[in-house]
Amino acid sequence: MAEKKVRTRFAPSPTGFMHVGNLRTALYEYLIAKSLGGDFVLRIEDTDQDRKVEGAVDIIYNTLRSAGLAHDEGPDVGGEYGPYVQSERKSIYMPYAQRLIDEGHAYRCFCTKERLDQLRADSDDPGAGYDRHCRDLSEVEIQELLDKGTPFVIRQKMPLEGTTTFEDAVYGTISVENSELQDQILIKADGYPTYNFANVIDDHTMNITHVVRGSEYLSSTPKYNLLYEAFGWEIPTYIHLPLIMGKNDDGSISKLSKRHGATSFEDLVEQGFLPEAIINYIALLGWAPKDNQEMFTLKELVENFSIDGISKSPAVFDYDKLEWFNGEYIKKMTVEEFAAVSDPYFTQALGDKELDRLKLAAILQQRTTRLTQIPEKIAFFAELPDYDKELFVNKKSKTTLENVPGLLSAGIKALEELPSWDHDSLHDRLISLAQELGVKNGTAMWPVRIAASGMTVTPGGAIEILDILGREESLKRLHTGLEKLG
RNA sequence: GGCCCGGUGGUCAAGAGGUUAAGACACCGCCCUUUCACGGCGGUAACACGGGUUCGAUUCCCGUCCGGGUCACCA
Repeated sequence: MAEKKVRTRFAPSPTGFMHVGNLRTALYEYLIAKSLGGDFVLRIEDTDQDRKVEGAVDIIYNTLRSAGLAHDEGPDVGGEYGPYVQSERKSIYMPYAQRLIDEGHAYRCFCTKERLDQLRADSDDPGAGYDRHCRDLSEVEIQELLDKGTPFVIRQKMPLEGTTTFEDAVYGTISVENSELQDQILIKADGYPTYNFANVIDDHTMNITHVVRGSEYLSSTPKYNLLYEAFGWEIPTYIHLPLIMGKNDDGSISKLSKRHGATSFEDLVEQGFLPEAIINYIALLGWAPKDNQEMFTLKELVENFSIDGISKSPAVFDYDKLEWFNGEYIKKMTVEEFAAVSDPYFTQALGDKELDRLKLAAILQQRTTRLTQIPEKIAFFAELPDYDKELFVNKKSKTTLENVPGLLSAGIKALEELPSWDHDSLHDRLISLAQELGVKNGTAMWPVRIAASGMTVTPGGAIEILDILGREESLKRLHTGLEKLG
């Protein structure tokens, strides 16, 4: 028998944002499919009508696109296993549920939500579940309730004894007592299937070979297995992924969620992280390559990915490391590319002030780890900040309030006489000035840079700043500095 | 609480029955340098604990502890 073509699926709920945990699941699903020559399918799980969010599906499309995770099939691109939106598949599920009822693997439950709530309220056991009240209703009773039009859900009839065992590609063999399993709801009162049911039906009918999902589903997998068995269907390869955790204020950790700050792809992008860096970082959260490589393009990930490199233990999301990756990706760009992604931030800081943005990009590129750092780093170009003359004093550069006025006026004089105002001319003149004065380069440069920027820390040195500022503005600022000292 | 999973430096992690227990981030120091960065060099820091098995366990087994997940008409 020929190997079945590998098919994975990303099945998000349209919640309005893409949590990094979900993104990472999508990434691994993509990598598993692509590294095995298979297909990556997108399916929208929108069976919860109360949770519908406008525009949420577009966010999913946009995220996958900017992350580079192109799906082979999905609501937008089509495919032979459609529809790919669960709400459009509603009619598919009921016949399967009916079959389960007919064969004794499921039953109708007429209990009201209120009764269920009461059940929980009356119990002091947090693990207490449904009491299986309707599991053994007689045909007559059922027919009566049906005739009266009593609303019902369909529940899975779990075996009362024995154990269920399944294999997971990363966690190995897992067994649980069937007595632990709840008679979970398959079809809700509104006729929609629950995730638990739709998932199994869809994965099977869409020919999904590798079911990849977060390890929070590990404990419900036996129930899915029982469903596959009831239908007599081939059980897919299960691949459960370790959870991504966040650090809480009190130092404890828990499943990464909104209270941990920026946890969605959109949040991260908004904070100045590049999609490529985000992907590279999360690829390594829960998976490690055979060698020590850290920088991976998506293509390289496909080439290197293997299921046995997936780890079992939860991983804490580390913003510092992400930021390091981001800095690496920024440094790898050409200046033009960096200038392009930085442009909105330049505009934010500069307004309509005309400055050479390519030159700005050049001095910023090596010292930017997040795009959002850019505006504050270059704000002084737009407007000279009000600074204290103490800034002129720097021990390492050997500048004091006594020698700075002399150094600065010598600098002004030299620069005023400079025939052409460009990087090389500025450089040569300032260096020779230091020699003429018999001081270290730093001693001559410090006062100039401070006067030009009003900042002790700046992207670029005195020369770059003067060059970008231009002659007129530079000289004006240097004179301002001199006045401040006088 | 029941059940399930996990436990190598602060974080991500490699590793293997015998190793000086990799590497990366972060942190510290030095060098480079017109500031800060970048870059280079170096450093601090780990096998949760207790029993076994074994000539030898951080690695295999059991227990304990700790951490996480899960017990919805949410996914």
